[in-house]
Amino acid sequence: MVVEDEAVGEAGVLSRIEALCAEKGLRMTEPRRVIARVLSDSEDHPDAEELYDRVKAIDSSISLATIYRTMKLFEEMSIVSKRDFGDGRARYERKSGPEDHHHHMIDVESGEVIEFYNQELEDLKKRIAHDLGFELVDHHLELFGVRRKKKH
Amino acid sequence: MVVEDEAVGEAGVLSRIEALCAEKGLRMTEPRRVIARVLSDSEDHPDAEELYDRVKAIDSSISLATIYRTMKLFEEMSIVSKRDFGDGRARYERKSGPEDHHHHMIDVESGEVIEFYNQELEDLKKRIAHDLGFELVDHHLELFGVRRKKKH
DNA sequence: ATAACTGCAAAACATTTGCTCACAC
DNA sequence: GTGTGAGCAAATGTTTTGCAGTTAT
Repeated sequence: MVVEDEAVGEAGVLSRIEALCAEKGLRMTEPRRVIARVLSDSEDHPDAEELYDRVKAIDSSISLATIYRTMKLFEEMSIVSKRDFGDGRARYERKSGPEDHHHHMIDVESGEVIEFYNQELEDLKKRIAHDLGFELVDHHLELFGVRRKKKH
Repeated sequence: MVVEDEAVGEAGVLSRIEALCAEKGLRMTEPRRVIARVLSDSEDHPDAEELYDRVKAIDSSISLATIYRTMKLFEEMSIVSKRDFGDGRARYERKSGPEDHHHHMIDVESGEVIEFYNQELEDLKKRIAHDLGFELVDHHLELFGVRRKKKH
């Protein structure tokens, strides 16, 4: 059932991408298919170079420029989110829908990234934006911390 | 009295920088003095190039490399905060103390930046980090939004 | 057919660094 | 005097782009 779930998930992502591309008059090409597959198989937050390596393992003819171009495209189509963890490069993560919205807690010592979701936080952010006279369209939130030492 | 406050404020910032430099065995040079002055006169969130322009207006011999080196130094000394508003470059803002901690609401249509502070948010972030087993050392939060249209 | 897409290499940016000289202490 | 800091220019790392050829529709 787990396998089935994953299979459905991938098919879902691919067909959603295909639908969105068609809708916008864009082509479903081999590079885009491969990149979409790599994204749906990735549970982490790869940067462009890491995506490039994973994509090359499947089709070595795909270029880094295409990774960047496709990430920009997928971002506009709300298929991926671009993240910034404070090192100089952009990270990308698949965005299946509003239901898997989350934030990141980054261990500044190990670089480890923990994802979390907090409804209270969501409500508060929306309220703050509203109070300032804004409709919230996006937000960045990253917490940086060190693992708390147990008191002996 | 407002004028007096500002005068005290600026002097405070400058001497604080000088004190911190001395404390760390660093030298108070002309470039550092000029950059400190520009920072304390800046109410906005300039990037390196903008700082460079403002600094050059006072002393044209100061180089961009020195802006970067000094920003890194001042960041380590907790004199400035480095911010990322999603365009590719770092922004800097003076940090007078923990009391003027705040976040940013960015108008995605005009690029306007509104600063805000919310105690509830501070508490919540600390609690989230704590629940995840972390001691919060830093955080990034930016809200992106569009001005809400009044319902006629 | 033909417009969108790609790879490649070069360009564009922001930022960092090596080197030599200058200056604060 | 001595080591820290500066300017300059070259290097770096990431992301973008021009161009000429390729491919999906």
